[in-house]
This record gives sequence, structure tokens and C-alpha cells, in this order.
Amino acid sequence: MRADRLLSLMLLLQQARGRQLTAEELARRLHVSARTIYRDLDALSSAGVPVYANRGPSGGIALLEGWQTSLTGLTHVEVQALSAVAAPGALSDIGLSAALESGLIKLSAALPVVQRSMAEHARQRLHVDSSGWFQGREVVPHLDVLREGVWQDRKVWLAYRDFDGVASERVVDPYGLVIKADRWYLVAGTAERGPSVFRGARVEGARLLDEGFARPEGFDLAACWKAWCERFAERRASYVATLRVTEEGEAALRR
DNA sequence: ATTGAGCTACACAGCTGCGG
DNA sequence: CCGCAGCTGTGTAGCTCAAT
Repeated sequence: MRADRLLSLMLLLQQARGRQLTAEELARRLHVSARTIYRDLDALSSAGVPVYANRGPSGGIALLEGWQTSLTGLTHVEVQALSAVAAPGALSDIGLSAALESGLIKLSAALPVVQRSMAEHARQRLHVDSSGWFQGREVVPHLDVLREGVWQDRKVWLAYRDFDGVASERVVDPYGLVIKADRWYLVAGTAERGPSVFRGARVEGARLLDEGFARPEGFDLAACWKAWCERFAERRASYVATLRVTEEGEAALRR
């Protein structure tokens, strides 16, 4: 309870952005007496929080401006990058958009005035939209199961229908989820081919198994995805070249 | 001098650990 | 289980300090 109040007190002072708050005001906000506020301020001060108080009329309590910089350790460029790429859209599919929103609020509260304005500056000048044109996000009915498998490092049984319409069943080691142009993909280890990519919308059934798995030593999701994308691009180029030699292929390409 | 703010001494209540 | 001591958290009342 007290630790919670100490945190709240610190955040209130941060949000005041250097403006002084009286002990009475803080006491009213935190539902305790002013005496308790003074004790909490002592505790914060002992913990190294640079809080100071001014006596007399127009006096009050405030934090040393700029102290938060050393708290977060973030550079201006890092703040801009985080603010610009924090796109909540895709995260709502896996239940993380609320966490992102609350996290951004906390980050904003923890930033000093200058960095807070830089974050807003970046947000108003760079927006990342991962969705594609003219089509909504693909429905992935078993995304919850895939997500739990990825989070908990547990094997997942999959019923999958591939690009050619061939249905199959298998047990995979779900390494990670990727969203690209509003389409979810599962990167998973398989007994037959090692790491493979499954399109989320083609997963027709999924069940979380009790058995866990060990991620491959040094596995990097981003690197694995990039390599798969490159191989996919090569295969597609080859496929397009094949289609071009027939009239039917030309028509297909035009479609 | 007045006023409004922080600061401090003192007391109380509840919790916890310990010994009988 | 009970009583005690110590610790922690809290509130009240009065003091000190600075601006007007």
C-alpha cells in the first residue's frame, strides 16, 4: 500500500512538470494526511529521488526538473523512435493494445518536459500504418491458441491448408508471430522441414499441447522472417516467369 | 503583523516476532 | 494461545519560515 502511494506521489510530482504542489493538495489526492505526505517525501528523498520543498506562501513541493532523464536513460532519438512506431492496431489482435496504451502513458509520465514534447513532435510527423489497402485484416480464428503456444513455449497441434488447398495435420514448435500487411503468420519449427512459416488465416484448427519445446540456440525471429521473405520473393519471381510463357499466365498476371 | 506553507514532537493503532 | 515489545504507518497540534 505504501509502496503504491510512493509511486503515485512520484508520478503526481512528475506530471506537475516542475510546478509546486502543496502537501495539502497531495494529501487530498492520495487520501492521507499532509503529515504522511512529508514522511513519504522523506522516503523518496532517502531513495535518491530529488524532491524539494519551499516554505511560505506560494511554497510547495516539486521534483528537480530533468531528473527523469536519468531515470529512463532514453535519448531524444530513442524517445522519437518509440513514439512513432508504437502502432496499436495489430497488437489488439493478441490482446496487447491496452498494455501498449498504458505503457505509453507511463513512459510519457516518466519523461521530462523536453522529451515529452519531442515524443509528441515525432507522433505528429511520422505514423506507421501496417494495414494494406482496400482489405481488412485477415480473420485468424485460432490466433489465441497460437499466441499462447508462442508465449509459453509449448507445442501446438495444427490443422493447416496450404496454398494449393492441400490439408494436413502436424505438431509444431511455435517460435513467433509476425504480422505483415495485415496478415498474421506463424513461424514454427517442424519435424520435417525445420523452421517454417504458416499463414494464420489458413490454420483451420489449433490445440495447445502440454509438451514444451526448447527454442533453437541463437534463433532470431526477425532474421528468420527476413530469410523466409527473400526465399519467397525468389520463388515468386520464378513462378511469374513461368506464367509469362503462356497466354493463360499473362491473363492470370493481369488479374 | 498576517497569512500560508513546510516541519516536527507526540501519541495512537495495527501488525509482527518472540518467549512463556 | 497469550502477552509483550518493537516496528511501522498515521493523525493532531503547534512551531518555524518566507512572502506580502
